[in-house]
Amino acid sequence: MNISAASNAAGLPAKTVRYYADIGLVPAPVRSEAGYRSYDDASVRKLVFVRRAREFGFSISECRELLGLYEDRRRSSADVKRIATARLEEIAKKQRELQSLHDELAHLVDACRGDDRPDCPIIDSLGNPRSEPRMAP
Amino acid sequence: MNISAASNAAGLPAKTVRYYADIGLVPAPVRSEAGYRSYDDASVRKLVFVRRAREFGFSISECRELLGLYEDRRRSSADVKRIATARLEEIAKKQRELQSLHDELAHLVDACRGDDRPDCPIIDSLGNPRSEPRMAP
DNA sequence: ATAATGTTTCCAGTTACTGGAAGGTCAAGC
DNA sequence: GCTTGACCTTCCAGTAACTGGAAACATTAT
Repeated sequence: MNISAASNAAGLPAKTVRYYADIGLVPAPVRSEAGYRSYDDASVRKLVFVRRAREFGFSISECRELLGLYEDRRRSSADVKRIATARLEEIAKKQRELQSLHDELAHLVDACRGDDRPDCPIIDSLGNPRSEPRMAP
Repeated sequence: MNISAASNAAGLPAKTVRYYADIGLVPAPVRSEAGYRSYDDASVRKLVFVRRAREFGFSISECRELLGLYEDRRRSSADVKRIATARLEEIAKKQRELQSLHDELAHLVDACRGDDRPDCPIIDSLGNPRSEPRMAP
């Protein structure tokens, strides 16, 4: 399998596949006589593993750790669960942050007439975070 | 005001304050005789504006655009609302993605015993995304 | 034989900073 | 007057995780 076949099978751009071997995340593939990278199913499975883990938001270094566990027939599931649980908590935290961001911004968008006049609570709020949009006197 | 006073007032690291002037996001401050950057309240207000906008997830280039609107006494609120609404939609999309990520990962963490045995649905799922964790035969 | 496509390496750029080194400045204390 | 320490300067490099592009070689199709 050349790199484009492998990258199709793995669901990753070829550039990324090369990159993952460059940084040593996955082993460097064997080469054809002409120097072309040659992939087998096991390599593709590892690439898929990495892609999925990345989609879950695991960092490259977490992927490294997970790949190590993936390949270690004797690892405990507790090791894996620990990493995944930490990641889960990060996701939940990010969700809470996004929620308050969303609420605050939605409030401002609602308050903005969106017409051709210059008054705009969004801009006002960015410049004067403590002041509420001013009321009619 | 020297840079650390300004950066305190703006709630940004001094490095970042310098950086924002370097990339032309905010105007370069005047300098003292010795070459120290000197800030006034108006500069600090702009820095606060940028910090807030960044906290809302606006990119630097969006901040550039918003700052332009902030400084333009004749802009329409519609221009601002357009940018903010687009950003709001991005936030909502990100929220939906995070939600499904969270659900999927939480499901896997629940399914993992987390003991010292090697069987682990999390790892299995990463390697074989289509196969459900295997049942007792 | 030639053209189109696939592959290689390498270098640079992206985003938004952050860290650190080497050196100049300022205010306080002795 | 001198030292100490805090503060400031510039510049270079690095981060994460790729992505884009150029120049050159290989393979395949016509």
